[in-house]
Amino acid sequence: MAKSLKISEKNADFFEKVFMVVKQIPEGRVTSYGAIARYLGAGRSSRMVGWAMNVSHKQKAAIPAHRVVNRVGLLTGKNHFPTPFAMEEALNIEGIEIEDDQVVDFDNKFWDPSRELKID
DNA sequence: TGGGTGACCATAG
DNA sequence: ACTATGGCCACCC
Repeated sequence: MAKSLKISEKNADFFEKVFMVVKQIPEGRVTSYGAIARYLGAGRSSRMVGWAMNVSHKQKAAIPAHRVVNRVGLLTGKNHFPTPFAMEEALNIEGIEIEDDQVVDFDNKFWDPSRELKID
């Protein structure tokens, strides 16, 4: 279970970029940890993106972490939200249906930052 | 210092 | 199709 979750200065830069991308995710769309990692040039270190989400709750700016799922559209991070229902509900509000902890019509809702987001 | 863990992903058998 | 394994790299004990 997560406990202290402190951020080293070195990673702060990476986390910041992750948050930036996540904040750009349009409503009603979702993306995956790996997609973000690739977009940031982090290669296969998609776990770090997950870790970034883990610490995102302590950021001042609201991070729509509920729009980030794993590569098959599974809500793997739901257990890390305040309540296990928060993620699913937030997505539901945005018009994304969840069935058995999975995003319905994931392929259509998927938003690839490296393809649709241009670097500022 | 070193081993285990993790909101993951890709590849191999 | 499914399981196993390696890679990734920061964090914790």
